[in-house]
Amino acid sequence: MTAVFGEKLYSGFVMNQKFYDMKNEKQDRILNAGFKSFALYGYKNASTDEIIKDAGISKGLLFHYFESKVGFYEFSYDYAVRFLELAFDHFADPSAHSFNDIARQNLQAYFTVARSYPFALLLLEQARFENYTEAMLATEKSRQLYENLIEKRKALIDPHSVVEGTDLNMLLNIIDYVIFGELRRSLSEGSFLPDIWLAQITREIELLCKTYGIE
Amino acid sequence: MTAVFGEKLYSGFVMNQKFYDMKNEKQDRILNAGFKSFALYGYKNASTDEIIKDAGISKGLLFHYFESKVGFYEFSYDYAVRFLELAFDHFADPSAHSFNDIARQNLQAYFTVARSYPFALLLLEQARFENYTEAMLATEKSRQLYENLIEKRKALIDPHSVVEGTDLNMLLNIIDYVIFGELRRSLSEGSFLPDIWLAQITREIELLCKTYGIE
Amino acid sequence: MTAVFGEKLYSGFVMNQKFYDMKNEKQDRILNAGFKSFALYGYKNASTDEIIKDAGISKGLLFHYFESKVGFYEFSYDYAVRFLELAFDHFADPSAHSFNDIARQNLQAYFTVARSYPFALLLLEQARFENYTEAMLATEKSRQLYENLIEKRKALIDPHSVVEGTDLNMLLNIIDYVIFGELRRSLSEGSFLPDIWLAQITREIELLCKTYGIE
Amino acid sequence: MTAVFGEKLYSGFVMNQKFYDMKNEKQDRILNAGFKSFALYGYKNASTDEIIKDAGISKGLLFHYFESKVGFYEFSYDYAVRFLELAFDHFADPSAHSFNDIARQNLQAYFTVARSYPFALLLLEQARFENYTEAMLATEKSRQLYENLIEKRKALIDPHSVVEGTDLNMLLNIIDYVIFGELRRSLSEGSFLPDIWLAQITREIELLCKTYGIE
DNA sequence: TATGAATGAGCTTTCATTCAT
DNA sequence: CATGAATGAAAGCTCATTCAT
Repeated sequence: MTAVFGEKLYSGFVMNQKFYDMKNEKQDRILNAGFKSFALYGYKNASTDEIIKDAGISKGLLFHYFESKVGFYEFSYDYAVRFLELAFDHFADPSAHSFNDIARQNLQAYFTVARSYPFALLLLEQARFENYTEAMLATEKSRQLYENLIEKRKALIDPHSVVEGTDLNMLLNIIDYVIFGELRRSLSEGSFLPDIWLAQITREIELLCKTYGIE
Repeated sequence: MTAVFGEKLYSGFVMNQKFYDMKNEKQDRILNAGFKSFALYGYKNASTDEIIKDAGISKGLLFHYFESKVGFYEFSYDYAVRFLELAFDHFADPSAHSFNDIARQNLQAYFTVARSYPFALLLLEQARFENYTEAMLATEKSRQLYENLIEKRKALIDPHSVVEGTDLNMLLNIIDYVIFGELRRSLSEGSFLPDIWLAQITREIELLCKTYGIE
Repeated sequence: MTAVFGEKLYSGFVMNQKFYDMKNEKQDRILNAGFKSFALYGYKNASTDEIIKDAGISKGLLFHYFESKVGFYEFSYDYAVRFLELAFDHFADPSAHSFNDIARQNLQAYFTVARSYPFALLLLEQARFENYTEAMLATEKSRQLYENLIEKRKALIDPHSVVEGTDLNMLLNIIDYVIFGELRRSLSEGSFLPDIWLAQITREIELLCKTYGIE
Repeated sequence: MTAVFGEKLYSGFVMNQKFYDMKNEKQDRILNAGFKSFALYGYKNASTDEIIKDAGISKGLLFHYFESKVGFYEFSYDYAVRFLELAFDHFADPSAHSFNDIARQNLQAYFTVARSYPFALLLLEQARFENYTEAMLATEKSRQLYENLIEKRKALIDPHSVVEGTDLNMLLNIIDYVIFGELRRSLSEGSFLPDIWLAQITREIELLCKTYGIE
């Protein structure tokens, strides 16, 4: 794992101890390969061959660290959730409750995740539409965790910090669409650059907020 | 095809003439098997073995009617779209423009589709998240058709027929969520009954409308 | 069968009585379809679907007349041999023994066969290279018949009717090559016309004979 | 590869590197299985199941080394041609030009090939009659190579080394017939033994040569 | 730790043959 | 006599997983 949040993430994964004994750089290559294939193709269509090619490791090694494809899927998804959680925590400010503050913190967190793991956020989104039973079961708890995470973020916002009558839910949905839409587009095109993505969505969200009378 | 709309649907499928020469009951068994597997598992994960088992036909017969798995997928999806189109047309009333009228017609159309082909609507929804290239290409035109269909229905609604300030799009989204959410749930559980589903979503939508001041 | 040699051919095929009760034109369509597919693709690669399409009959009918694909192959091959035999007999002249006479009679016979059944001669040649056991076994006797036929024709030639020192066997081989080479070429190209083929090979053989001092 | 010619053959097959990393004994088992099935049954009729059974490997492994059945066919045929080429080169003697010398060298080369790969020569001969388009296209270049190889061997013979008036081509054809005829017979019967085959064809060719006044 | 050759159940698709009509 | 829908064994090929090195 990158050192962004120190070694905190480690504790959550007793099962995959071995994985963390690797060099961080290699860990990340493997994770990114998984994030990418699972996000783009879904669990079943993702091929272990492409994953190991992307990660630059051997077939055997993947199954040395993760006992099966579904095991790796579970690990990848869970890792993405927890990494996002850490990012949210990292930028959290207990005294901030306005829509603007929370939204800004969210952006910072997303940016942090996308910089280390470009496809991680996309996986979190795409997994909502996963339909392979085995994969759904394996990620059940982590998906719940993700949902709670998002709900908790929403709950932080003081409804009075936006113009009276604003549909907060809808506004947040639109913002999500902007964030993930731009991410998906640039990742598919192979043109993703974290800073440019951040600048782009910041601009779009600002425009959006202006429309809603938020500054 | 079911006799619901007479022989109208026929004309659209010149390519699969042979399929229409079968007894309707068998056609529907095959279609339903396809709708189910494709909707629940996506194109790639759907297995022809399960489809033919569900349809009660032999392996060879499926390929007698459709030249390939992707050909059958294309046919199934297209069939679902066109059947829904017919249903919309059937219940259309040129003089009706209020939110309530259009929504009620929509429900009647959905109900008609779901009664003949329980998984057809679910396929239309799930196909939005299809990520297997071959399958996406094969349904490109039909997916456009489906989108246009939905847009046309929305466009029929007179915005003044709802309380000032109501976000129509969001309201429609929520209603969709209710309709497809209940459908997915009961189909997954194997407990789907068209009439009960209709009653359930009607109740929920009515409640929803009351919240929005629509009666 | 064509009326070329009256009803003589009939007697040889007790097994396929039913086939001869069809109209001659239809018999010939079926035979030609078989000759073509078997000659061009060999036994195994020849597809019954293409055969019935060429013949303009249904799948069931083929298996009504011939109990299996290999049965039809056997029949086709045997028919070609016997038809050629009849043609040889038809043009035979007991008093003729010179190379020129026999070669001319051969040509007339080949022409007669090719006019009714363009691919029949090609089948006889190609079957030499058949390697599918079942097909080889089924045609064992007929292939022997064909060989004897050819040998008998060769034996008719008076060796003194050609210039001293001429290698008769080789000359006949070359002539065969010319005959079947031109046949194969034009049939493959779809440009076969019996009269043009006859004219072409006659010209070539004459040239050849001149080289050998035969006139 | 067998060590007969050291590692020379290797260089010609850049595409199938992986195959050459196997133990030679296994390589040869796979090659022999391919030579046998393709030679006896032709491309289409040859079954991968029989090939892997003969080779003692799994289905997956065949496709690990060769991307498709036709790819394996191409490789096998090409390998046979190049191996024969090496054998010709190995026994070549620049100073020898008499019919007897060249013929003897040919025999030695054929023997060398047949000892390592009994069915390889048969494949080279049978492939002349291959009629499956895909297989023909895949081996186009190698078949040209084979033809050139044979022509070059013929061209080496000094025409004056045989009795005046001898048809050299025909003589060589007959010899070929003897060589491949005996090979095919004993291989089909399952009784092939390289030494016995060599003895037999040597005897037959000697007799033949006597007939032609060659010693 | 790390490799990739090796496996075999599973996939989609083909095709000679059968049989109800 | 004639049809073509229907069958299912067998084909070529894929891919997650194992294991000797």
